[in-house]
Amino acid sequence: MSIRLLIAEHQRLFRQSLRVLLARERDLIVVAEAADGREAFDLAMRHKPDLVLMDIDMPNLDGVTTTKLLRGCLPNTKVLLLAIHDEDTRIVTALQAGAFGYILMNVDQADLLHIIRAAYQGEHVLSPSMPDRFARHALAAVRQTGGDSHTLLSRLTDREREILACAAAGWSNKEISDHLYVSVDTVKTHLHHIYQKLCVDGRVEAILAFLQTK
Amino acid sequence: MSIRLLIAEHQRLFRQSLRVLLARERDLIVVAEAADGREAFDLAMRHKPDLVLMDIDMPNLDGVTTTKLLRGCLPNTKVLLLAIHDEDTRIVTALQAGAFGYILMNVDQADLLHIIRAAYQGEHVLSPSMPDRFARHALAAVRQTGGDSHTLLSRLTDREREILACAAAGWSNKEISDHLYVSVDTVKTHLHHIYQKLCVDGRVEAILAFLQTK
DNA sequence: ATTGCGCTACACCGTTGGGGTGAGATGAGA
DNA sequence: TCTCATCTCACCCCAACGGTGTAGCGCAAT
Repeated sequence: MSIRLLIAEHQRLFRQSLRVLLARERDLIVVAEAADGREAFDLAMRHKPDLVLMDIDMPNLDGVTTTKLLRGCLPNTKVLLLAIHDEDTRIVTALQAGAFGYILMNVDQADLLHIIRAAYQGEHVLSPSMPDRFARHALAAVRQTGGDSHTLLSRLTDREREILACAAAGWSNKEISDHLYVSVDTVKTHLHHIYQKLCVDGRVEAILAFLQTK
Repeated sequence: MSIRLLIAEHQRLFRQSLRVLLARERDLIVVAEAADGREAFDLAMRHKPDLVLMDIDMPNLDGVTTTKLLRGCLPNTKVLLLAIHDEDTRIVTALQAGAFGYILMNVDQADLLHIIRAAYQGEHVLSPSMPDRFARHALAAVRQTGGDSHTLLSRLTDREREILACAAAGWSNKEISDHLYVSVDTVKTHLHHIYQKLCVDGRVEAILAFLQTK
């Protein structure tokens, strides 16, 4: 069984090189490339990859936010974030947001492949060379995420979380209904329930609540 | 000249204690207390304090997001964030978001007063006892913020930034117009310009763009 | 078998938001 | 002085959104 990958990286050359590198492996299939967060979300929604390899530093939608959105829509898709600096504090934030792991840019290609395969199997293999202090935070974050805390969002059904994530991505009700193959009315019904459950008043407040969950 | 303060802290007892502590000082005036981020934003918009003392960990709107909103609406109001842990990575994020400084909860009251007064004068005095690695990040973040980078947001006028921040706080056009004492049509006109300048399609995308600026 | 939940869909209706256009007031700067 | 940017307001039109209620279907728990 092969691993279906989505690459999200805004540097075109790096993105394409990465694709070539990964595509050489028999068990890896790169289903799509995205140049920014918005495109990554769109393509992920369309292809539902097993794994998303995502640059943490992207235009339109940053890696952390995109990770949150994907976690809401595709709980089975794991996100591995690419970070340049080993002390980027966003790594911790991202792991809290539901990223499955992170990879430092200066990782060896063999290690990269190892991390990807391990992640697919459900193993958390963090990039080495991360300073101790960060590593502790990171691991704590990952463990925490495993124990799915009781946030307001946990009151939502899977479908509702999915729709809320789409709304948070900036999609209109019509766009959501098109992508999820339901009617606009259904989307509205779900949103109505979401507003009630989150005790918020309207779309924007619901989105804020969604984006602020750790 | 006295310093007008807003306290935003969700622990009621701590908030009130803090108020008493600060109110004893002749040069400090606590203009309001807020129990969460949303209230902090509302009250700050009403009172326009010189300084906001804000818990980084609040419901409804977290400290970092609230800081971003306040930066957009009240450029002259400085935000000092209260953090419990000296290794909270959100501190760095917050400083990048435009917080003027941070204060660790275990700070001495004399130091707190010193930091407040120094901040009012425009001096960056960070809480001591922060690990070196974080301190470096923090200082870099502060310095970076000083040099107002060329983000998309810099294309907006002050008024437009203000209105966008209000929208990002979840306010409707009517609510924005009420708070800023203009007509709803004016708000709509500004938003229209904002969408064009940011090259986005609609309110939610504009808000996302706003919230993702560092 | 009955109950409950989640997902779906539809109708009605009022409010809000967005696009387009125009235009007056102000203040800074060439 | 004239120009330009900014802020403000108004009007129209239409699409989108929000609130409420109703209802059928499938599924799992009891």
